[in-house]
Amino acid sequence: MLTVNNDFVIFNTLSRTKEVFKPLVEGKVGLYVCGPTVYSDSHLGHARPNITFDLLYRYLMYLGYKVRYVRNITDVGHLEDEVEETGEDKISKKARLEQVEPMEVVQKYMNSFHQNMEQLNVLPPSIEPRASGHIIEQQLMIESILKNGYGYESNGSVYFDVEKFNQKFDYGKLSGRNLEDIIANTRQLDGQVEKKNSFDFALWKKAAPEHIMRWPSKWSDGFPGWHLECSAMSTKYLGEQFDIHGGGMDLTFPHHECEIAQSTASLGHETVRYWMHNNMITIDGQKMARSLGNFITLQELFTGNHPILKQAYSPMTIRFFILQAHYRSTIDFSNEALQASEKGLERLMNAVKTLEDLHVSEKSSVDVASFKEKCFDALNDDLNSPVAIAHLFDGVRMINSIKAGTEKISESDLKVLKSFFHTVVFDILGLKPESATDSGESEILKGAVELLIKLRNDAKANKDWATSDKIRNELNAIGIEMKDTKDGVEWKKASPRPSPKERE
RNA sequence: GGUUUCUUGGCCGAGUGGCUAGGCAGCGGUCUGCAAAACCGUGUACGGCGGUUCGAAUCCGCCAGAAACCUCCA
Repeated sequence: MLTVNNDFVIFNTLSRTKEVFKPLVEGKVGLYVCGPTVYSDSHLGHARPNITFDLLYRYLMYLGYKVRYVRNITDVGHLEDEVEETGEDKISKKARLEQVEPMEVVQKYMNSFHQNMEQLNVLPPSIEPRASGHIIEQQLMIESILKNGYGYESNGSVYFDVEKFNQKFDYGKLSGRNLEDIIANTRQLDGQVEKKNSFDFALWKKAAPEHIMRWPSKWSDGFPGWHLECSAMSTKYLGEQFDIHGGGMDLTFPHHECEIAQSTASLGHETVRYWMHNNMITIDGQKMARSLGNFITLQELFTGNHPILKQAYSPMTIRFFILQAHYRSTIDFSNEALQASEKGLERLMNAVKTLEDLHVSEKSSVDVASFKEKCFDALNDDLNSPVAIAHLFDGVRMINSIKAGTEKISESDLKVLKSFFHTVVFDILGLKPESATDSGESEILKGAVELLIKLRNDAKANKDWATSDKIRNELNAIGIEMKDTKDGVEWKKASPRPSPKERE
């Protein structure tokens, strides 16, 4: 059994085991993660890998590594159906439907993706290369694959010769399959006359006359195959060998398998040392996917504007929800689960606030050091954020007990506890306090609500419960929640909920 | 059909040979004019049937159910 002390251990899909992470270059980490194809609004599914690898990025930085984090934007070459020759580029299709330029589609959805990521407090990567900006690099890679004999040209398109590659290397090693199985189980479809074998994949596609996104090449006016961009751009920015490649589990085959094949075919060796894959988000036990018609966009989640949503969920609630499951497990979406996360997060954040006004004692009755250690042990063990969070809740109880006076903490321990909480909650888990009153009208709203609170306090002082309750109830009805605490009245805007009409 | 994985208390989710994660809900209590909120306390659950073992939710086998990949997907 693997014991975790100070080593950071991650699960490598390639070996199917947890391995101690050792970077190629001392003190530095090269990290590549597959980014989105920007042809529509980003959805709940996009939150998972981006938050997972944001956690990894943050944790590596916490460990003191200088990290170069590359996450691409796919803005060309991702076909609607890779197998059918009739497959249309996703972005071209959207552009045709919306009657705009493909690059307008790209810009629009890239912008909204960036906005959503910022809302989720996902740090921007160090480099965010776009496939369309690296056509030359991709063409050069095709040339070297051809030169090494692992590709062939056919009617202006270039395909990767999987069978040839498999004679010398192992096609299928990442996804755990072998070519014989793939041959036995691949659908034979019409219209594949260009390819030697159905499992060969495109490196360069000759563009049909109506295809808008096209670049000149020695083979044809066309565009690069989807898998190629990641091989070309990861090598360009991280070198011929780099530390970690991440992405969603659904990309393992064929996308990442093809990446390995391309890089190996052109360079003669593999580039990636650790492959990491996050699991999927499910809805009612089924993967969320556009094709299944059960996807929810992030914008819909944040506003609550979707038939299956009982309320809006804040970006931090989504983030916390995702962090409460291990990244290699599926996580099942439901209103109940999201509401549980919302409340749990609030409890955690309140404790962080409480940390600021704890009274110190001469000696501690709590064990801050061992609590801290347990938390980092969990993170070191393949980024086990749910266990780390479970320990944080032990810390919450600790903080509340100190506040209540049933436990004591020394000044030095409190200092440690505070900095620990801030580091883990804000820097590593990437959570941030959310205030419901930061909109433009907040100053006016604030003044009005505080006036009403004053009136209510007067009524309370006069034991005029009818008036005081009326103010409370009516504010409540318009979505302002009040709490009578020892330190006075606190209030906040409740999470926006769709009106009953909208919910129908 | 092939490959792989999963099945944990009302819900979500960790763990993975003995030391009963955690959150939410529920229940009890503290607080409060009342309420809400908050806080404190509280739950021995691991699909079924066999086997291995001193001991299994954890390992093995079979059965049942579900999912993912094999086709675009995060």
